[in-house]
Amino acid sequence: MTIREVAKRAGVSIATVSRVLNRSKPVSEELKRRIEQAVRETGYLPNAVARSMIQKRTGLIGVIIPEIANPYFSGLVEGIESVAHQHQSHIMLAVSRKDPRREMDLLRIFQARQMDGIILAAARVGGELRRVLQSLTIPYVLIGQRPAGLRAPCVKVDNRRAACEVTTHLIGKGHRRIGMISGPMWDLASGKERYEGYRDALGEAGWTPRPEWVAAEESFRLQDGVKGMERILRAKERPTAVFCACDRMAVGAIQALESRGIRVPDQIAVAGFDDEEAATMIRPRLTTVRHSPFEMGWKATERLMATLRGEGSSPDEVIRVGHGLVVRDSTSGGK
Amino acid sequence: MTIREVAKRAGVSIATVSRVLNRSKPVSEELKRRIEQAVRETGYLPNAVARSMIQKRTGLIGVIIPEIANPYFSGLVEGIESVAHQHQSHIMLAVSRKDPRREMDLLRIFQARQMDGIILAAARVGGELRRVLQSLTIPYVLIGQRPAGLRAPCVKVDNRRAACEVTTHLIGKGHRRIGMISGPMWDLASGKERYEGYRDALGEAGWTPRPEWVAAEESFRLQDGVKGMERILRAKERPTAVFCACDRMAVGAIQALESRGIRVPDQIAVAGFDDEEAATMIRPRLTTVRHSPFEMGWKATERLMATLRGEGSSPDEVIRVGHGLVVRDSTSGGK
DNA sequence: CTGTTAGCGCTTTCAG
DNA sequence: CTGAAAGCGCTAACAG
Repeated sequence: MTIREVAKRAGVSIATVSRVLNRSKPVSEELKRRIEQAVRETGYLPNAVARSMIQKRTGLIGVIIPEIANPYFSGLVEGIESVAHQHQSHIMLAVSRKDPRREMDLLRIFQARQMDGIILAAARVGGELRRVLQSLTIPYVLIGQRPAGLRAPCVKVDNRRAACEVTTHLIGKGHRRIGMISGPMWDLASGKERYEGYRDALGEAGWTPRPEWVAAEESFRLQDGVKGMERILRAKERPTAVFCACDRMAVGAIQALESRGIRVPDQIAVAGFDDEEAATMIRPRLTTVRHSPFEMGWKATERLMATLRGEGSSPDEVIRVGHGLVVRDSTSGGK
Repeated sequence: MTIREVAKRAGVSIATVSRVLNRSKPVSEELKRRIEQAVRETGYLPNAVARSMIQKRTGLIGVIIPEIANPYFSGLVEGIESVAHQHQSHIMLAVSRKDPRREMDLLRIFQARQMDGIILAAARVGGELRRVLQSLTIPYVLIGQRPAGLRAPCVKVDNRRAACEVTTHLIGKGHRRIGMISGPMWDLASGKERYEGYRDALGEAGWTPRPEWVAAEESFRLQDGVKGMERILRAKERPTAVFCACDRMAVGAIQALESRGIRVPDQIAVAGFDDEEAATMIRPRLTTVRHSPFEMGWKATERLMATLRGEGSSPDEVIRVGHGLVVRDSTSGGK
């Protein structure tokens, strides 16, 4: 089924069929009718690939994320898909598994496939990736972090400030010995930023982080939270509060405490980050930082679409999404 | 940057460049060298859209799911992506929001966009959708359910049998009054099947479901679990055990009980389905059915790839993925 | 308003 | 082994 057969069937030229299909130029009612009928009878569907080739626009936006089975990233994708849909675009989704090599490959593949734009939530951003990004000829938006020297819009939450707020909250509760369970410092950038916020807050109180109370685990999973807390509990003197880089780690941390019979928050208070669904499932309910991955995906895509429409932006624009401290039971009571 | 410029730069014809790029025919070392150098110097990337048009193969598989921020579907996507990647294919992801109208549109769009194949996890499958599916000219695999009369491979877990097993487990624990919190019966099919399994188990014991103990909520969210349990608690006589159609609903159910001071499992036992991460976060830990969305996505994609290779299958093949009862604290103790 | 024609960028015969 | 030429299916001038 090609446009040619439809044209033949309707007794017109392919150009006229194209005009009717795209409403690109006026066509007489009579021909329009015949063409529409032919389309209906044949069940003809225009080949979008051929169309893309001519129009130099695929209506596709490429999305690269480290993993998908993680509420943060699936929220992101949901936000992206939602806006893309409003703009009659579709998304090609690729998972990098945190492999910078694969991220670079994907950028090239997306370029070769003529994506209209790209949204990249990179795991880490090293020099190599930066170079690929610089040679990219299609517009892109970063999520979560932007490597130094790159001029592209970036959507992020203010991890540092938010982490500082949580930690300050703990200090306000009277805690003097505060630990942190963090992910790998080089990974996802947010890990590093959240650690810095923690350090800032301690600094404002005139303290510095105590190494035996800071557990930098290899990833951000629940299990890493368990390990992190176990590590911290081995210190001779224990902290009275622990801030975790994300909620799933906080859940792991609470489970580790539970299995040792240590009460939360009475003996050790715990705070998380992200306000995932898990935060209200766990007991005690988790004090955490709320922000919206959906909103991030949404804003990133809006920015991208604006760029595609030709609306410029200061090229090192940082689009911040809001956040807020949510105080629940895991840090309640005073110290 | 087109193949033409590379050819000019290397002083050869575009055909020869194409041969080198695709290793499709032998080319002399000398020309090969010159061409590779020209490619490197220009940073040329072949236009995949043009290539797809000729080869009638896009290397794209279309994926339609009802929502993404749900561990079941994100697991599915992860499995699909993983296998697609192994076959150097990519995925176009679209979210139907359970709207059958949108599902049909997406099928047409994917067909127009020349997807090599489609994987559809449909919300409900009514007559209209079936008609669209029947007129589809590209291979597709269904996940979760297949409407009657459709001849296409379908990957599913045996919801009915598994639900029967959980319920039988409850009966084995001595429960005589067993309720169920279910999602909408027409939605996602799994809702219906799980209810049927529950009914089967009761039937084997010689009972039938008591309407006041069966809450069919409007969706499968945590909040629906809360509402369902509240509804059931309004019955004059209360059940001693409640089976929930999914873990998030079970979590909601447990929270509803908790807020009324009803102890789980002593006063009311609760079981779920899916074995999400939440199942081990909640206290008491949830008895549930484990199965693997990842495996489903994976098997669906393998089947699709086999079809694309020309390997046929009995066209009404049902590919089952395993499941298993996981007994935890929420149903422990006897009645 | 309508048809003819020239490509989009690439692969693939078909001759050398 | 290499190049010229014919399209893939469609849109977009360009003439009528």
